[in-house]
Amino acid sequence: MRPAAEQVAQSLREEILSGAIASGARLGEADLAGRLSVSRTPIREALSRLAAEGLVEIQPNRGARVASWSAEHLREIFELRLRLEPYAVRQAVPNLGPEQLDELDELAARMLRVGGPGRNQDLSALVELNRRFHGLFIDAAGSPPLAGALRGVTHAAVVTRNFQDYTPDALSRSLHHHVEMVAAARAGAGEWAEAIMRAHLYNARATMIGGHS
Amino acid sequence: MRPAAEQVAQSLREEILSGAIASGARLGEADLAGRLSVSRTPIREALSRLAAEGLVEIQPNRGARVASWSAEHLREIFELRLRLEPYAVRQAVPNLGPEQLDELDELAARMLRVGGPGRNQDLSALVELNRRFHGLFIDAAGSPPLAGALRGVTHAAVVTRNFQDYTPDALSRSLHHHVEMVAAARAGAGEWAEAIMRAHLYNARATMIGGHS
DNA sequence: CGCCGCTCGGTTGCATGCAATCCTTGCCAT
DNA sequence: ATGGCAAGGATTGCATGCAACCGAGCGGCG
Repeated sequence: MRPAAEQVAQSLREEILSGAIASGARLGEADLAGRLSVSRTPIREALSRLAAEGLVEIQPNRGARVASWSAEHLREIFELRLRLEPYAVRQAVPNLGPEQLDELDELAARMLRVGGPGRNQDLSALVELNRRFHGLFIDAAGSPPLAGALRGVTHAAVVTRNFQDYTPDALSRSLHHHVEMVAAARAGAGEWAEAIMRAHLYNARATMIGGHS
Repeated sequence: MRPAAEQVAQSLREEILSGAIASGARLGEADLAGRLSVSRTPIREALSRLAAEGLVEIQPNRGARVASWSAEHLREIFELRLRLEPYAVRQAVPNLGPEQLDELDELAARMLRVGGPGRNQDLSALVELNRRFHGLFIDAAGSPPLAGALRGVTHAAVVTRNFQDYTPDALSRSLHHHVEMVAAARAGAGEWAEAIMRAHLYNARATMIGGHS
């Protein structure tokens, strides 16, 4: 069996990212310990890690809450992503092997399917697919410091459950950005992929906080 | 009395940054618990936090070691800093009050004194002063996400005990960069400060990993 | 009637004991 | 002699119990 703290962290991560635990909700150690059938020690360990990832906020002697972001924070986060993530994509392109390109293809295609208009549209599924898509590029960049700097920051857009707010047009653009990004990666054109990522982020920022710088 | 875990984290931080604990050294929980007269629990807590800051690396079931960086990592870290820290400085300049400007002046002046050539040159003192100088700008930028992304990354250059490697010329440039940065900040010229910070980082990178991109 | 202080319930923080895992060293077989 | 392996020691990971701290609600005082 795997380390318990890791299990707990993974469970909480999924529950937070999927929205099963509301943003700002209180995370009592005793509660979680009972719910997940472990002692409070690995709970504390897990909360500590999640705090490092920026998913929860810990106030001394006052427990942990699911992190919540203000509009101002979101603006700052996009400013960061715009400075780092296009660069990460450019670095990642030469490192992508065939199997990773296939996986990116798969992810982009599935996002097109579940995100496209129609009755089988499933915006909540998009969250996880999108996370894996961006995460794959970030990991492929092969820079632990870069990955560390970005990891805490990509979660924010997820927790705020962004896809609900996209206009149909903006959502369509976003999904096709993914496809184009994979095409650029397959062509080995790092700068092309970088440019698309930049557009992708501007598009996202515009829908989440309203356009202008 | 303050929370014990925080005390432990602070102690270890200072010992690591000052070089009292060598880079790559093993950090046994029982050892530290005995040395700092607390139980292993706050030790684990502190190590976890320091790992989040990037100062130590924890391998499951194999304990914690002081982080060490390869030349490749250093290159990546400077790539990150070049993308974030000049921006942070520009954002910080409008937020700097008189007392903070005075503190920056003080720090820059003291660095000139202890870093200047002569028998009272004290390179190890530079480490802490430099850390506070850069940290003050980062905090003043007023963006928690930005601060979080940078915090793990500014430590690296410190732990590698960089000032030893500076040529006298490069060190002199670096110290005067600080002074000029404060002058720019006092003039309210964010873009000037940003430009100097960029030069400052290029200068540092050149001495640490040898120039070219 | 309003404000301050106090007690009390609940939660976090810390210490300690035990179980699981890993590294080492010595032995045996090839 | 060398490679594999197993037992021992040491260290990390987890559970549990106790102490310190925080917040809420009530009573007393101005």
